[in-house]
Amino acid sequence: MLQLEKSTYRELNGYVVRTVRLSKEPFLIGFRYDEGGQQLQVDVKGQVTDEQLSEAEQLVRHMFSTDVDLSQFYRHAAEDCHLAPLTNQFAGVRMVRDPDLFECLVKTVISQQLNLAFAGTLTKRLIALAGDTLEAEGKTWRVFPTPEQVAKLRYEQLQQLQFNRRKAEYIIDIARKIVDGALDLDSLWNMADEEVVATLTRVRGVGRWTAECLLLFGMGRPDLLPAADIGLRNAVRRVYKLDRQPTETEVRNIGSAWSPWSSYATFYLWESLG
DNA sequence: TACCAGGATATGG
DNA sequence: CCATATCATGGT
Repeated sequence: MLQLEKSTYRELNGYVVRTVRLSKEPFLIGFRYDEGGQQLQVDVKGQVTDEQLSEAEQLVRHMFSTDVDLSQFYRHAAEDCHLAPLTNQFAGVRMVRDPDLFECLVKTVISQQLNLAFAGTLTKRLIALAGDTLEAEGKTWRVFPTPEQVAKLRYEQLQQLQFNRRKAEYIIDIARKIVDGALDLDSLWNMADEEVVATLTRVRGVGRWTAECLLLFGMGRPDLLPAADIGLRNAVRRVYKLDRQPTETEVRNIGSAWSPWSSYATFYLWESLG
């Protein structure tokens, strides 16, 4: 359970915690693996209904993709002498997905072209500006803003947080499209990968890379290969011992052997960057 | 100091 | 259609 974004996740009493919405209502939830490392334990702070508790458990299973059989990925990766060592090094590591597609999309747009540290700073500032607060465990927690909350912002407010003008427009306009019904993220669940890419890249500010990140980190699709990604290309260069950064096409060629586990191969390669 | 970051778009040839 | 400039700022 590594590589969790600092902008979103905290450590508390042996649990990893973050805020989520259960039936639209913000809660703090904690999760951890039991001693055997098998069972994922979920703890919802505060008063919850049985329904919300079961919603939380379902959400956390989704976030940690507990239904994915890693051993099948490892068996597949074993045939690739460069990829195989990573599956030993990071054995048991699962992709961590966002619990919410809007959150995932916005965070991905924020991180376009920026180093991850600065992207995390901007994300925290957006949350502080527009998100709800939640009192739990004697502390004040921030909740990622809803599309409605982001839609109400003015571009200048994000510029003041050091978003560039265009990125401020992308994020606020996406939120407004969702609020007025022009963009329905929930409908993406019924689409094939390429259909999702086609739908999302019609939105200003969303290119192929961003759509692929949503498929990966929002929807948990198993066979995504964001071949143009700089981080992935750097990782492929190192792991496959190339003398220069591979092109998108070269990554696609190397990665064609990863199918149907491209997402996990990509994730483990990203992990290898540290 | 210059150049790159887990890009996307606007503009000009 | 392809090449280049632009963006804000932190890291190297």
